[in-house]
Formats: sequence, C-alpha cells, structure tokens
Amino acid sequence: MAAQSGTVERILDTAEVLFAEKGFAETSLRAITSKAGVNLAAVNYHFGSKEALIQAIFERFLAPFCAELGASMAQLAADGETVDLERLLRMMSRTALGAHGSSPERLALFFRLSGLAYTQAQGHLRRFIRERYGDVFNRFLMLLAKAVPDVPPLELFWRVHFGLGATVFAMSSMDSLRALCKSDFDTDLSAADVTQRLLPFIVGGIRA
Amino acid sequence: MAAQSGTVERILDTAEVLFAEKGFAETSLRAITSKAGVNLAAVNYHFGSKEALIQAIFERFLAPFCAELGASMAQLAADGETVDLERLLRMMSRTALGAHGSSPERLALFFRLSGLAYTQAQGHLRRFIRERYGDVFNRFLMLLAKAVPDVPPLELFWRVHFGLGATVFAMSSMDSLRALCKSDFDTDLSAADVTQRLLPFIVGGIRA
DNA sequence: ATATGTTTGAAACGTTTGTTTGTATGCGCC
DNA sequence: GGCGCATACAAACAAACGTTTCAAACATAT
Repeated sequence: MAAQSGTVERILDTAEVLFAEKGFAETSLRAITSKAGVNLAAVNYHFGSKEALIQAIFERFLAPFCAELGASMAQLAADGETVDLERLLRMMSRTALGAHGSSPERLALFFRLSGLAYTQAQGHLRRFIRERYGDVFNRFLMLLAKAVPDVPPLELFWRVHFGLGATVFAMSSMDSLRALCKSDFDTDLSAADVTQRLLPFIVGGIRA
Repeated sequence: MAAQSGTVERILDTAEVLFAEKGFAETSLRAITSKAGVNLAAVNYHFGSKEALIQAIFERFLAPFCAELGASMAQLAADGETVDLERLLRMMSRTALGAHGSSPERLALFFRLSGLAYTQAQGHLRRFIRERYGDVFNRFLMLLAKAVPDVPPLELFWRVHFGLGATVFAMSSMDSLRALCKSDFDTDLSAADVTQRLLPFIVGGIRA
C-alpha cells in the first residue's frame, strides 16, 4: 500500500477547490483528474464514485473538527464554568479555525462547500453528515440552550439556524463580498476580519 | 400570437419549481419540458438557451418586486417620515411578499433560487441581476444607512449581508428546517411564521 | 527471482446533456 | 383559395458525462 505517491490526497486537494469554485454537478471528474495530474479512472478506483468522493471531502473536513469540538466541550463540562453565549460561539469559531491549520481561507472554503451541499440537491450528503456527526452538533446545541436560558428552545432553534445561514452565506460569498467592500469602501478586509465581524451579529441576533 | 396555450408560462412555472428542487445543472430541459407538457425544442425556441431561461425566471420575479419596492421607497421619501429600521425591514418584507400574490411559499421558492444563484457558479446570473436591478437595491441600502446612523457604513455593509445570508439560507432550507422543527418540537410552523421570527433576529444583529 | 496484490494507464462503454434541423400545423390577411 | 408567419413537433446532432474494462507497471514478500 505504501507506494502511492499521494494520488488520493492530490485528488482531494484539487476536488475540494474545484467543487467550491463551480459546484458539484458543474465540476467533472475529468476536470479534477486532469488538474490533479492523475488518471481519470483513479477517482473511481480509490473512492468508488463521484458521490463517494464528495463525501470523502466532507469527512476529511469534519472528522478532525468534530473531534476537537467534542474535546473542547468535554473540557468545558469538566471545568463546570458558567457557559457564556459569546464565549461558546468563540470557542466554536476557534475550534473550526484550528482544526485545519488555522487558515481562514480554508475554513471559508469548507463553508462554501457546506452551502453548496445545503442548497444543491445532494440529499445523500445531508444524510451522510447527519448520521456521522449529528451527535456532536446536538451536544453543542444543548450547551447553547444553557447559555441563553431566557430564549425559549423553539425560538433558539430558529435563531441558531438563522445564524448558521448568515455564516454559511457570508463564507460562501466571502470573495465577492470582499471585492465589493473594497470597491465601495476602499477597505481591504481579511477573511479573519469578516469572521470577527460576524460573531457580534450572531450574538445580537440570538439575544434579540 | 393568440393561439398559444401558455407555453411560455407553463415552461416558466415548471422550471422554477424544478430548479428550486434540484438545482440548475441537475435539472435537464427534458425534465422541464416533459413535466410542463411541451415540446423539448420549445425552450430554445422561446428563450434561446437554458441560461436565458434561468434569467427569464429571475426577471419574472424581480421586475414586479423592484417596481413595488421603488414605489414604496418613493412614497416613504415623500412622507418624509423618520425611517425606523424595523419598519424599513418590514416594508421590504411586505413588498417582497406582496409582489407575487402574497404567497410565502412562492417567496421562499424565490429565495431558494437566489441561494442557488449565489452559491452555484452562475456568474452570468449575478451579473445579470446586478446590471438590471442594482440601482433599486442601492437606494434601499442608503435608506437603511439613515435608519441606523450609529452603525458605521462599513459595519452596516457587512451586517446587511449577514442578514441577507440568514434570510436566503432560512428560506432555502425552509422545508427541511420546518420538518426538523416538527420532529424536535412537535410544532408546525408556517412559512409566514418563520419569516416573522426572522425579522427580530436581523434587527438584533444589525443593531448588535 | 518468482509470485502476489495494488496501483496506474489508455481506451471504450452506454447515457444523458443542450442544441439544431426540417417538417407539419394552425392562424390571420390579401 | 393561397400566401406568410408564428408555433409545435419528432428526430437527430455532437459533445460531455460517470463509469468500466483490461493490460501494463509497480512494490512487496516469499
């Protein structure tokens, strides 16, 4: 098995960028393999199908992230601290960022893929993610409910998803928004800057 | 011209539903035309191409909406009232809803299409919308800036887009979220209910 | 060195895609 | 009636798609 010159990783690296740029259906296996410098058949050989390749990309993102998130939450529970909303969201943000080399660009790429997965059909992906990582997210939601006891659970449910939407959307169209921001305000914001501005918005929205 | 039994409208009606359900690339012209009960060639005959069909769908949504929004803003300017943030957003919401038979479901469908247009490639669509309706939206943004003078313009820019993201996302995945809400809380919310909950979130987020 | 199992390579598979073509049909007008 | 025009239709088009095939190349272990 050892011999492989990184074909699998090259496919994953290339595919996640192309998918994020053009969408899943719009990106052909031929575009991926030719840019990655591997044979066309390699995708079906190593992953089985295009669908499975997409799932593999999400798994590579989610596995380390959920592991770290679970650890962070366990530590938080052990400390027995009072859970503050802002601190909780900041922990989530830090964990998400830290799970992949602290690159805001890569985090934005992942959110863009998530946005694609949600808006595009990709029913298989939603099922895949829910089955695989639903528990960790539910645990985080419970922690969140404790942080804002004055917001009724039903209301919180929707506000969390509103906040998630704001995040996904902002990250998805990060590049065009930053370009727009530069042309309208002559201000060049980094991806990290945007993330920092996003947090107060969500906190304000959830607290209402 | 009279003879036509609504071929163009039947194509538009069918296409917007199918596109919203499965995405643009995932929906074939054959699926559209066969479900609409028209000939395959009718799309290329009446619209010129699949791309042009997509643009026509957005135009049918945006044209009456922007017209009404422009009128509402003109009236607001004529009244010379103090512009309140919540009232401004409510006006936008009411206008959007009223522009198409007051059907929250149809509004949700439009937002879902918008979400697709943003996340999916569809660069041509973004350019098309901006060129055609950019002015109206910019005027609305200026009104918004007057409503929250204590939020600096740059900050407002981002918060507006965060709010837009929350809206697009919530509307896009309205159906799945409502199903989730029902299974988790035994509560059956209507699309109008969700919209009502969305507004305070955005107001809270923009005010921070 | 030979055998074994894994990975690559080029080519072809059968489908499906958007689009085009040529013809038929229905209508108003001279 | 006959002409002209807009629409509808079935059929075909070339291109692109995901996937499969099978032989060649490779590494490893005996």
